[in-house]
Formats: sequence, structure tokens, C-alpha cells
Amino acid sequence: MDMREKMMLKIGEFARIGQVSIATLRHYEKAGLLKPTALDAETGYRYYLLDQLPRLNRILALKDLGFSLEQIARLLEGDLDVLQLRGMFVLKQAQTQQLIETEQARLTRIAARLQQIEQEGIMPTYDVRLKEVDPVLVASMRELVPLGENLGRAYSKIVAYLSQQRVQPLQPTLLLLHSSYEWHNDQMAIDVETAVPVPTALPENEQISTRTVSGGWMASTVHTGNDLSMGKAFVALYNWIKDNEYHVIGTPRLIHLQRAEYLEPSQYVTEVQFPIERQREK
Amino acid sequence: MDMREKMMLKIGEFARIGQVSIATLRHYEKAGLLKPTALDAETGYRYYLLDQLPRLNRILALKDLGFSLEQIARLLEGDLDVLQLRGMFVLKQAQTQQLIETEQARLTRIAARLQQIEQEGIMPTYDVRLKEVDPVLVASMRELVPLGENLGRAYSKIVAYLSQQRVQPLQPTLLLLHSSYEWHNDQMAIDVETAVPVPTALPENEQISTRTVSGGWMASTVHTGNDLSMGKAFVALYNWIKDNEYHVIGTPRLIHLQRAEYLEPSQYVTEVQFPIERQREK
DNA sequence: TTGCTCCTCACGTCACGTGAGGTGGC
DNA sequence: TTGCTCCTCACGTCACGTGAGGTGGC
Repeated sequence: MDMREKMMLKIGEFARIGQVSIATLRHYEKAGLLKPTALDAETGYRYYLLDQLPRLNRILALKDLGFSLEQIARLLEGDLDVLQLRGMFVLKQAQTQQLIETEQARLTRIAARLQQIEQEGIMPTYDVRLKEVDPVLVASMRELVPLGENLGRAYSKIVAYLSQQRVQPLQPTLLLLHSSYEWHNDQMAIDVETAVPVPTALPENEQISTRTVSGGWMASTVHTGNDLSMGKAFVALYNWIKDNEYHVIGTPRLIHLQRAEYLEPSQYVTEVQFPIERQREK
Repeated sequence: MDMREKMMLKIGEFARIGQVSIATLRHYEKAGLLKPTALDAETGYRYYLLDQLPRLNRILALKDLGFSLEQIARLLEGDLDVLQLRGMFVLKQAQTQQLIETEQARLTRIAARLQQIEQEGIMPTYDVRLKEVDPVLVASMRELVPLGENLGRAYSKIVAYLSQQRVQPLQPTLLLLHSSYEWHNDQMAIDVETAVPVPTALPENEQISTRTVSGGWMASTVHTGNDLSMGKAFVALYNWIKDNEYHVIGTPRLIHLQRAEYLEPSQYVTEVQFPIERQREK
């Protein structure tokens, strides 16, 4: 090699100086980010100049800022004006900020789980999920149900009315718990609305009306078994909502995913939902 | 279907209730996480029971905590004792914490870049990288070099000595800048050590000694061109170190990656390194 | 002749998403 | 017959890492 020329580096040397793997350099070539200055036509050997080191460093610096190779290619093209350049960095900044917040929330949930595991010595029974539900049209009836009685006793009345109106009830039935237990006629009672989804509005009845139950974000868990054993599901939901800095903004709901006369109560499957909202910032 | 049996759900219904995609359910089956209760041998249709919803929710909750499907499989196996269970969560917590710190650091770097772009209206010239370098054995000579003179003027003396000792100098030469400019004999001068890597120790000489230059973490950037225009590289390094909450813990180094008599100074390639350390926590 | 470095495919990663091409029940 | 739902491959994603099988220069 002519000593008066700049040093040509084989891929291994350039990789060592640049502190990257050979595979990375080949990958960057395929991605159009960094082409060897020379290619030996016979052997296919790649040759690099040290002049290319700043470009490699720029690629690695941008990657370190979180840009994809495709974005880096655009950034290196040089045909961006300052506003576009700034835009890409502002966007990346926002995405990174968002990611951090997501991970912080995750950390909170992990810590809550860990505490449960340490207290109970086992994986908690109920898994809470955040979900968005759609509004739904229902035929509903609201009443005070004395303690101990079947919460959904209005269900058969609604079904009878629907059948009389020749309307098919849609699965599954919702119960909206408008209050906790309270006194009513010397008994503890609960103010509950039984709501059966229907495909279309019905004429009013003195007891049964058609309305739209609102949708929105819910903290949700699934309970298997009879209604009396549902307390822990409520506790799990409450704790999750508290630990994750949400708060309740409406009536709790029970969704009778699996329930029928011919089933044992131990086979019932009920989803419990609490409508929630992010805690306001302090 | 016998009405006295539990409802069998087709994959689409189960997916809708569980708020996941059909592809996800099929994927979880392949991963051994959630098998349909029944498979129609003729059609291949998958059938699920609502009883499986809690398991799906558990899978999704664990995924939401950041576990991989393989880890979730282990967590669901149930053959973990509390210590192992706790261990997996503690590990995940630590990893998440680590990730957040990494992203925070990234955010700091993005903000610094963004500020540079807004001030200079262009992508900064120098890209700083963090790298770890190995200790290296060198033949070195330290002297005070007056302002304006070639910093590496000791280089030829060392090379001559090495040649006399029949030792090949290894590329590339290092300069260690032991001080900034200071007064010396009525002139500004800089205390600089020229260090040529050698494969083996040499006998002492009144001017040239063999020693090991320490390794460690460096903030590094690459300058192309002559030494006089190197100021901006130093500024870029200083700012990066400050912005990223490191601090300098040793002498700056210049590495003559590309430099020779026959080259134009504009073709010189020099790496500038500052040994650094994480800022102590407040 | 033996290492050493380089070459080009091709496949794997992770958790699915997205067709392509085909079948079964109302 | 026409939608609708389901089926099974197969490929793509992103930035490389890791062989397998082969070649060129000291």
C-alpha cells in the first residue's frame, strides 16, 4: 500500500477503533447508514477510512438518544431544515417522557403486587385490569333489595317484559350498585339497578325503562363463585385503585358473565367493574 | 348444545369478552399459557369456557407488569415457592427501576441536544460517546511545550529510541495533557506527555520511561483537522460531561488516529478523551 | 499447511399483526 | 348463494448476534 495514502482499515480494525461489532458495521451498510470507502472487487473485503469515524460516532450517539436506524438515516441525509430537525428531537423527547411515566406506573404496580405477595405469601387471587367499555342500551329496573336476598331478582321481571314485547335480551346482564347497604324499613338494603342489554328502545313500563348505561374506563376483575364470596374481589379492586392513584367516579357494576338457574352458584362467573379516573395532580 | 352445560365460547366471543385479539389467544395457546377447553376435531374450532377468563386476566396483568410470556408460564405453573415468586418480582422491580434511570439519562441527553440545535440552528459538529478503554503499556516522555509549538514534538525522539532498541511502535500515539497552559520561562507552556504504545517494557533512558497508562471510562469525541481548530471539540466534551452529570477525574488525552508527515494537517484525525466518573449523589 | 480475517447467506430473537387461501354453519 | 367466523401456514417487525460453509493472504 502506498504510504502516501491515508490508512485503509479492514472491517475488524475499524470495528475495534469504533467499539462496535463487525456485524453492526455490516448492518449499518445494509441500512444505508455507513458505506465502506472501498470494496475489494475480488474478495469482497470492506475498507474504511478513519474519516468515517465521526459519522459512525454520530450514528451511535443518535441511537443512544433512542432514534431508530431509519430515523437516523433521515437525520444524516442533511436535507432537513432546522424546524424538522427540532421537530424530531421534540417528538423523541415527548416519547421518552411518556415512556418514563409508563414505567413509573408499572413500578408502582409491581411494588403493590410485591407487597401483597409478602403479606399473603402467595399470588393474589384477583387480577385487576384496566379496560374501556362502550355505552350500552338497556332495559332496566331499580329497586331496594334487602340484605341477603338475591340482588338480581328483578331480572325475571325484565325478561318477562322483554318476551312480551318480543325483544331478545342480549347477554350479559349488568347490575349497577347505586349505594352500599343502607337502612330501609328496618332492614339493611341495597339500591340496585338490574339492566338487561337490548338491541332497541322499548315502550315505558311503570317499573321498567330503557336507557343508555354510560361507558368509559373501568378497573375490572373477575369473580368465580356465588355472590356472598365476592367481598375479596371488591377489596382487591379498591386496593388496586388506591395503589395506582386512580379514584372511583361512579357506581360499581356487576356483569353476570355466566349465571343461570341450572348452574350451581359455585359456577357463576361475574365481572366486577369500578368506573375510574386518574387522580388529579397535586 | 345442551342448555344444562356451561356456555362454550368460540374464540371470537372469548376474545371480545377478554378484550384481546384472536391472534393473541392463538399465540398464548402456542406458548402453552392458555389452552382452549375443547377443540372440534373436524373443524379445528377452539372453544373456551368463561372459567378461563381469570387465567387470561392473570396473564395480561403479569404482562402488564413487564414479564415475558416465558416468565408468565413459570409464574402460572404454580410450582414456585414464595421465595422464588418474591425473587422474580424483586428482580423485575430492579430491572424496571434501572430502565427508568436509563431513560432519565437519555432524556437529559436529548434535552441537551435540543438546546444545542436551538442555539446553533444545526446539528452539533461533535458527537460525544462514552467508552471504556483498556490500560496500555507505553514508552513516554513528559515536557513543557511552549504555546504554539507542536505538542507531539517528543514523538520523533521516542520513535528513534524505540528503533535503536529494535522495538516496533504500536499505533496510535497518545498525548496526555497534564496541565492547561501555564507560565514557563516567560512563555505560556503546556505540560504534555507523549506516549507511544509498545509491546514490551524497555530499559530506562534519562528522558524516556516505560509505564502503563491507566484505562477506564472516557467521554470521547473525534476531531478532524489540525490541532489549532480543536478547541470546539474540548468545549463539546466539557458541555456533554456537565450536562450528563459526570465529572472529569484525570488528564485529557489526545489520540493520534491519523497523523503523518506526508499528510495535510486538515486530514489529521484525533480522538479527544476525558476520563470521567458519575457525579456523586447529592 | 495452519491460523486469522474476511465473505455471504440464513436463521433466531419477542409478541404478536396481517394477509393468503381455504372450510363450515346460518 | 352470500356473509360471517373460523382454520392453518407463512411472513414481517427491529437491530443486530450467531452459526454454517467457504475464500484469501501471511
